[in-house]
Amino acid sequence: MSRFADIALPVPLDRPFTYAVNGVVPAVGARVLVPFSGQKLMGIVVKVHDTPPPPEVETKPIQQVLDADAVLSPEQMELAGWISSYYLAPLGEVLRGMLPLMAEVRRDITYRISETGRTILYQGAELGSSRRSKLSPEDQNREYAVLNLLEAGDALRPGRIRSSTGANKALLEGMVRKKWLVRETVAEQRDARRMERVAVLVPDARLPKLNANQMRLLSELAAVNGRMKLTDLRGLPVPQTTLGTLVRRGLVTIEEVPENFHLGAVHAPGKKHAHEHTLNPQQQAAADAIIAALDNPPEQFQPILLYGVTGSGKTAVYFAAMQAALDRGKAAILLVPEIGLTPAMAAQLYAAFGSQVALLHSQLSPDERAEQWHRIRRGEAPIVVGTRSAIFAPAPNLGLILVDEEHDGSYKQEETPRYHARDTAIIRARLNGAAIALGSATPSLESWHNAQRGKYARVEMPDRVSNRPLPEVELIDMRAEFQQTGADQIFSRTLIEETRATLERGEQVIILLNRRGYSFVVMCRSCGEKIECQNCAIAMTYHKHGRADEMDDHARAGQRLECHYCGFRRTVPQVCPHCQSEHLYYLGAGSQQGEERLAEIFPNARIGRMDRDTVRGRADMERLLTRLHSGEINLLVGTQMIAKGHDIHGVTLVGVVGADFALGLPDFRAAERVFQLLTQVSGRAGRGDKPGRVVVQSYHPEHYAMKFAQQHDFHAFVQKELQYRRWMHYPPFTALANLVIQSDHLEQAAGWAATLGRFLEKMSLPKVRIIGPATAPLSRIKRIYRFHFVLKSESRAALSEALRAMLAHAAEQQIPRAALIADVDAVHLM
DNA sequence: AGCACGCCGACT
DNA sequence: GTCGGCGTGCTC
Repeated sequence: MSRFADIALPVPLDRPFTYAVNGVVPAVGARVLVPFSGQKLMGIVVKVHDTPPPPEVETKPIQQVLDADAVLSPEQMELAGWISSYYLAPLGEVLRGMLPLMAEVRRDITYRISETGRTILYQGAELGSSRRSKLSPEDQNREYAVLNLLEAGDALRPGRIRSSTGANKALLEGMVRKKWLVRETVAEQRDARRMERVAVLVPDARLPKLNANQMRLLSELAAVNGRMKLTDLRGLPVPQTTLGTLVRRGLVTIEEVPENFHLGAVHAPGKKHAHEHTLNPQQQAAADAIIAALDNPPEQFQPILLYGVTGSGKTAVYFAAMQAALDRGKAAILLVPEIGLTPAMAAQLYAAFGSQVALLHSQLSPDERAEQWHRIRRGEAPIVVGTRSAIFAPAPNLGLILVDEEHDGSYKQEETPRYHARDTAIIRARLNGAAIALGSATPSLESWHNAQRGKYARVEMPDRVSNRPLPEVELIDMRAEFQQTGADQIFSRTLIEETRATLERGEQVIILLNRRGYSFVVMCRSCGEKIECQNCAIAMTYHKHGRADEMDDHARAGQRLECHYCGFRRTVPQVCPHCQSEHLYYLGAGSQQGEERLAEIFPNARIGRMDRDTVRGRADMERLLTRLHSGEINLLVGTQMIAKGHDIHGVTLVGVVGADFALGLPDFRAAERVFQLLTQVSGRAGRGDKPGRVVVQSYHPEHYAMKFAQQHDFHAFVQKELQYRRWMHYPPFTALANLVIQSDHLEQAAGWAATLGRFLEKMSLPKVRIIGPATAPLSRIKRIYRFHFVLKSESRAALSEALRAMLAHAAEQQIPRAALIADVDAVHLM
């Protein structure tokens, strides 16, 4: 019998900890509660064994085994292991990200009086309040009230203590520091499922005399086998009090049961389900390829890259493939980008798959997430659709994984564990023996390259549905525009005229202005300094109006500078903070200014704005889209949010302003990003019956990303871009990692970076190219100074080894682990 | 990451 | 002389 268990804990330490088995031997993959450094933590069992740890460690016993069986399957454990080793992240933190079941263990804090506390209480009663204390007399009184309350010896929760004494958490913590109280953490398991109340007809009850409403209610209940949810009962044309009367008379009882997942909306009968739409031959071929992989997994595991131009109908292909998985008794996961899970998409999914769908999006509460997790695990929801972390959905018998917009940057998690959901999906598909397809109109160069060398199969959908043409794209050279007009205008004459004509025809216009705020730089004409955030090395953005929902006096006054990295805000100075000059000027137009200008030019247009300032949640987005669909808005201006997947049929003109700004950034993916953005936003034009047009304003109209986007020529773009990447030894020809060294002291960060730099020089790794140490492009964020190395290698093993060696050396040099961020396959090198 | 322990300034 | 600020080091 195993006497020990290795537990992965959610702490930034790269190894598991060994605990003594206490009674039951837990299963590998089960959750346990263990004492750890004065805390109680939930961990996952990664191994049970009989090998005693070295004698110098004191092996503590497991406090509680939370699950009789594993909650994570062997495949999931293996996937976690892969992420941990590939992305150099502690296994415990990986597992924490995989399991949304933390909500089920409530970490309860209680306070209990100590001996010191008692002494204080008894002496204090005589001495009166201490004059020494810095606390206000009120707080001192509260402290005594707390001691009085706890005197009996019970451990109480902060909420309970507060309600009877008024002592807040800070005060209680202060008392703990003075050792008057001891804090205890108890973790207790609870059921995360929400409860719902059900009215139940009491069987064989003798019916007394009843009024019409009571009869009505009873017969309604009888008609549905005697059980009905209270929420449904409320919909009946019967007074609210009737139910209470029936309960009192013993004819109906109310039960509380765990809520079953149910759909808010009822199926619209007669409405054609998306997957019943007939696929055109090109869509059918794509679906067939995926279904073939589902039916006869090839000898050699092979993902499918589905390259389909915008408007080619990839969604219908996904639906057909998911239906095929269902028909074969298998589960499917569809990953979508952060804002890809639009209300329209959700409605389509419900229409097609009803209650077999589980939607996992960022706005679920921990309880809701846990609930969906259980549904999926029980096999009730074999169709899982969600963002990044949905790749960990515990779908039994997983047969198919689909990754929509596989190039999208939001698949990369920007905190530990820094995994890429698309790449994780591929590993998971291989582990589960599932088929996988990656879809995009602008595949990432990594995926395209993999397809070219036969690692992936490639399926193309080159035509739009119903043979709609791709929109005609006009490139406007803004340098020439400036020379001709002599004025620095946001919108070119062409874009204004096209917009006017489109609006006059009663059609809709979308204009992309890819920065939020009013002006993104405030600069001094006298000394040339930009106004930077005091916490970050970042120019502050000028916001002319506050967010509508937080209109404090300050915002109403309308003048504000905001840092888009740390959120710091300040008033707009009247004079330059450096030289006191009054000549401050505002550069670079954001969406707010765009909206204002458009309102001046088109006073009769019905303008809407879509950016993070106007769209905060799902509901805002939905409202805005509804207004757009109904035609209430005919001119929409916004940031890249508007480029993603919204299918608005009245839009025939798309304007693009300042999208080429990124081409000037020190980022090897800049061209790829610009091409993707242009292609995606152009795809918004002409989705209805009328053809679309796109007007792109650019200061780099000759750049190949602009040119090929204009010509809708993805093939030409990748060919050129791949050539550049090969020459420069960038992905996909090398594996790349970004290693950031950070500290709140500049000299310390620089010193550590230098230490690591010397180490790398001494190691002289022949297979790894190292750039750095250098100040990171974002050299200071939230008062933390940052340096970085970029590591590149044709051999992933060599890259990984170099990173590990660096981390090990950093540990030897007493550089804290938290000062290092290893970002494998970094998407941003910032 | 949290939490203990320990050394030092601030106030009585 | 105590209180409580935070810097250092460890966690099975």
